[in-house]
Amino acid sequence: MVQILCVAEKPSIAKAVANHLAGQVTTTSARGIAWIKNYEFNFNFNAWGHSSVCFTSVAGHVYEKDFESRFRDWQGCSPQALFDAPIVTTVANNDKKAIVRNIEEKARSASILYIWTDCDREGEHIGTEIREIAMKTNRRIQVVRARFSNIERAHIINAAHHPFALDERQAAAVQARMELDLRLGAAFTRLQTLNLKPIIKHLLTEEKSVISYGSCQFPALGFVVDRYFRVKNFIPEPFWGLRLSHTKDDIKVKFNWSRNHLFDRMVTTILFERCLTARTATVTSVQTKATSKWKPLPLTTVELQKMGSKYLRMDSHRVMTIAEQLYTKGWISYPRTETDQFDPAMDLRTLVTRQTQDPNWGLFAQNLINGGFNQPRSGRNNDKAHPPIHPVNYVVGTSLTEEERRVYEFVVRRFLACCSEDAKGSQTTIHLLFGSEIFSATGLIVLARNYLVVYPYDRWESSQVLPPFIHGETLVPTELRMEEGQTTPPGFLTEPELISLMDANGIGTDATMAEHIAKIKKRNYVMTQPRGRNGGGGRGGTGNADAPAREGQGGTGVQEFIPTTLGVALIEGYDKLEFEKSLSKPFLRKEFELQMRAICEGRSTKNDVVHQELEQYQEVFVKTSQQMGVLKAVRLFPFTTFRSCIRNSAMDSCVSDHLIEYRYRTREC
DNA sequence: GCAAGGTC
Repeated sequence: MVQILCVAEKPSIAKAVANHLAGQVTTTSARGIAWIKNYEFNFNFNAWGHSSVCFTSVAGHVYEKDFESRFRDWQGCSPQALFDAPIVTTVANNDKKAIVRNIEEKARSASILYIWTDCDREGEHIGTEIREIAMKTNRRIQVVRARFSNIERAHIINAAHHPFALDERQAAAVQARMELDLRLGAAFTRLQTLNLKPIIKHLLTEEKSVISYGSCQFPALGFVVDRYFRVKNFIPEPFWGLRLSHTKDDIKVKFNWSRNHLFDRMVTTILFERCLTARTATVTSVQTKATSKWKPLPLTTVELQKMGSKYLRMDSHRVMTIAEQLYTKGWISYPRTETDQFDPAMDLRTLVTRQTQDPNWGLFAQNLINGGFNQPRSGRNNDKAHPPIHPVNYVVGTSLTEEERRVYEFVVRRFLACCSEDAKGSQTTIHLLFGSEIFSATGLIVLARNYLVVYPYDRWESSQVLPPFIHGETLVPTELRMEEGQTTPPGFLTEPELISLMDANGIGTDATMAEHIAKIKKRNYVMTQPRGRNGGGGRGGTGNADAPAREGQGGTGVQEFIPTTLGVALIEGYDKLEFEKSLSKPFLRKEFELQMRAICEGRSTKNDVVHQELEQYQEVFVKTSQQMGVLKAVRLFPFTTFRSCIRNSAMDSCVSDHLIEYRYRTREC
């Protein structure tokens, strides 16, 4: 019988796939590491016939890269030496060593290595690591990989019968990423820390803290600082608008002006007077049409994190920690996914059925099973590695911690909403012609709440009922006023907004975005506060004069990010150095993303990309070292955070002025 | 003492 060694990226996949393939499984723990299991069974592969299989796993990357020991000592070399210091590959810890030993042993007797890592770039690279380990004890082992995007039985069995080759290019792209992140992260972190720490000790929270640079944490910080200055430098602009209301059948109907508002008082006044002169208005249209509010898309990691900070009173990092616990315990599916479409072959009804026993949403689930089920909408993303986040098994809320319960409830409700029907309503729009101006009023009647019943995170309410109007009817409006308002500044960046920005700019992956955010907090680059404190924002955009401030629906306390003195100084400092591409902006990372894609598509090679990128960054590094004085302007800041600067605008401008001035002359604040 | 990426 052919001996086949299968290796997955994570223990849960090994378990799930083995169970699909096997009739009977023998499970043992790998030597020296209890949580890595070896599943042994027989399977009849198309390619190799009846085979004896050992299915095991790694747990993410096995190897880590670091500099040769003499370059690990901060005093032992200049930070710039890290641009070409030799890099060694090591197995990080004892657990990983046990994982390596396990694969070495199992590979010895196998003739085929079948790799079951995730089908993404990192997964491809982990595949090459596994190959390397196996070939240490068995040079002639034949290596293939499985291509799969979910762990449905039929899909997995099909993948088992159709092996592919590892994608060397994707693995090479990851190698490039690793080398660049290591060299640049270490070099700039040491440069900043060694030069700046002595003069800004008072701004650091801990003695041993560092002033780190990372290709993800800096752009993330950049977004926070950028928004901070947009709020701070905002200049309100006055505008004028017309507000019309008419009372009919004892119902006061407010009409909106089709021009919304104008920034010219004179013009608004003229239009206002034209309306007054006209005296009567004519109903030009009354339209009633069916409308609907779409049910949400299947749940991705990014969306889970955003919703977590909006509705679950947890920051993104906390949400992920909790989601991982729920995943490990087997209640929800893998929580790190970019996919917002369910595979049509997936059996969703069974998953819905498992929720029918819940006292809160069980009835809703039962109704779906009794005929209300609708296939979920499909979004645009598919990472080909994982399905959208969904509940796998039912667990009663009382056996979870309070935080676990909230996240589980959200995942379940979201899933049930996806399998439900859009909410249906009827919307009536009335247009009035008054003088030369058009006004409109709309009324909404929600007819069927459908998915909203199980998904309280969305709001869609019937508006006030409109009195009947008839096309062509004339009327003398009860009231017409000209009102003045002004534009309002955006709010400080909230966590959902920050996550959206990182997502849109390719900063970090779904699995790491929350970590980068946590890191810039830990480094004391940013701090958070509940929205609404300290003025200056929270209204968003150029609102209407009397538009109510839309505080985070129901006051769930979304957090907003404010940069600290240190955070502002770093970003401002680099901006003042006037590189073509500032380290704080996402361009460099985005460009690097394109380079990685070029490697994957064979248009470029790992070595070319690494050399080219290192050269570019080294230029920035040298200029930064030469002009360290600009960054050292941090010294001019008083011992304070920028939050107090908001209250004291005089000091605030003093700080900014000095940063600009510092390049030309030295002055005390 | 540095990064970002996997995962437990």
